[in-house]
Amino acid sequence: MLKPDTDSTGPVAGRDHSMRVERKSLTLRERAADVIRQAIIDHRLPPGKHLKERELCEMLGVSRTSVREALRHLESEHLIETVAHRGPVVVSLSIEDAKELYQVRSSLEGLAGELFARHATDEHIRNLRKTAEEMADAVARDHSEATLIEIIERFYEVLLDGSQSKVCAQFIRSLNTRISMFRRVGLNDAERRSGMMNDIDEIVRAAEERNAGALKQACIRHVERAGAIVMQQLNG
Amino acid sequence: MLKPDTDSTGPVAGRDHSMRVERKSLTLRERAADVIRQAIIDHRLPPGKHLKERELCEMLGVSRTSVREALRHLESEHLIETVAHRGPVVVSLSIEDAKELYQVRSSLEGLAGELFARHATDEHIRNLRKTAEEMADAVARDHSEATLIEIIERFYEVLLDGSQSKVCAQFIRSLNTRISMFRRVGLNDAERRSGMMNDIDEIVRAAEERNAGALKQACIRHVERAGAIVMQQLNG
DNA sequence: AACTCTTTTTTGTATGACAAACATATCATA
DNA sequence: TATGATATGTTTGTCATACAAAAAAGAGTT
Repeated sequence: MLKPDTDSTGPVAGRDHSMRVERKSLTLRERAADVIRQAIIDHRLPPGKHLKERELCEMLGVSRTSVREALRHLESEHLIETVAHRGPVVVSLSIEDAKELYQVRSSLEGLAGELFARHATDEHIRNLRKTAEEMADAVARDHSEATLIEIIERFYEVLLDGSQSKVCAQFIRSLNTRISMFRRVGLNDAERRSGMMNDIDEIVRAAEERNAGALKQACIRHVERAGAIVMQQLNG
Repeated sequence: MLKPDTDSTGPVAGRDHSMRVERKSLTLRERAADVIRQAIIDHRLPPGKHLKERELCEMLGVSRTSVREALRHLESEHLIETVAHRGPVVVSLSIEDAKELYQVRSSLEGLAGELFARHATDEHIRNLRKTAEEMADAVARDHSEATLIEIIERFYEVLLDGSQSKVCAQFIRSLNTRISMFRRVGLNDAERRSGMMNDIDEIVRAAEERNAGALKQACIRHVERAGAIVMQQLNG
């Protein structure tokens, strides 16, 4: 049931340094979309599940109007597929899809890296290192996968923020939403964690040198490796 | 006013060799979205224009329900921006946006090229050449910009089709929709047309050699040049 | 011109309605 | 039994209507 508007969905603390007042009283339909999206991402609404409007209405406590508008949104995010007169179905991703998603992500993150090297402020670079260190720390202390993922997400936000390309960031975020449908697998054994820290280290170093070519390659390789791990899990 | 359902939006002839029955009776909201999208692309609804729901309803002859669902779709395509309680506004693209869009497109089309070289069938390659020849022909006979654009679009469709990556194709199409908001400029003088034909030629040749690296670079360069032209127009 | 108050417009959301498409259960027949 | 036809119930697609809250536009005052 959606609560009035607790503004719990506010901007992530301390990332936006501008003075703009966040006009963020999300509409009901947006919050509905958020809730459904999250449910899809963590498989509470599993792939292939046929979503019925009435059920969603009850589940969310909002009217069909809002639910349907939310569904249109998720539809263009490719999280659901709608067949006329049959209603929306949670997408199921094939191995082939996973491969394609990672290929595209790799390409785009290469671009993001390149742009970061060229456009990021010194503060962005410091932030990148700081977040990388938090990550190393979390790995060293053997924190949970969830914690790690949260830090990784912050790392990417710094990267995207510093690359100063709204368009690039939009696309990568959209990709990541889709990818997170099967990213649940991957970061539990020590070897992989240290492999990842290697990648991250490479990225931070290239960033500090502002070496666009190197950073681009580091980002590409990082995604390729992450993709390879996921593909392996999906196959095995 | 939207007419019943003429199915004029059928599948492009002879590209799908599978036996699936195309289940394609578009819903009203989808057709509404199509009409609005096209109006935005060719500036009949100019950038910055504040869209009022009632006006759209009358203009399209459909109910608010359908219009609003269509708007949600255009919203996630980044063709309009909605501020709560103010309604949707047609996006206006800054020069910076244009630059970013072309950068991303360049990166993605590089990927598409690479994948084409690796995955396309021989028929795809033949089609690519055939379309390129039509293009050369249209240039030689000095056809209209509209004709040329139509052929170029077909060329891209072949490229995307052959690259066999649904995801990549989705993203590039989405980009192109946005870009076409200012692509109206660009292909009228002879020098540019011959420049473009050079690019195309390079692409076709690399494709025929199935040289992934070369094709990737050719695609990247092509988009970069196209972008440079647009940027020039926007600046001057 | 700048400010406040009022009126009008527009959006966000809910509800009820109904035809058409779909799914399911029921029954008839080869 | 398997097949096909029919009736029944669901769900979607679309519309109309309603109303509170937000925003815009006007009106009047200082």
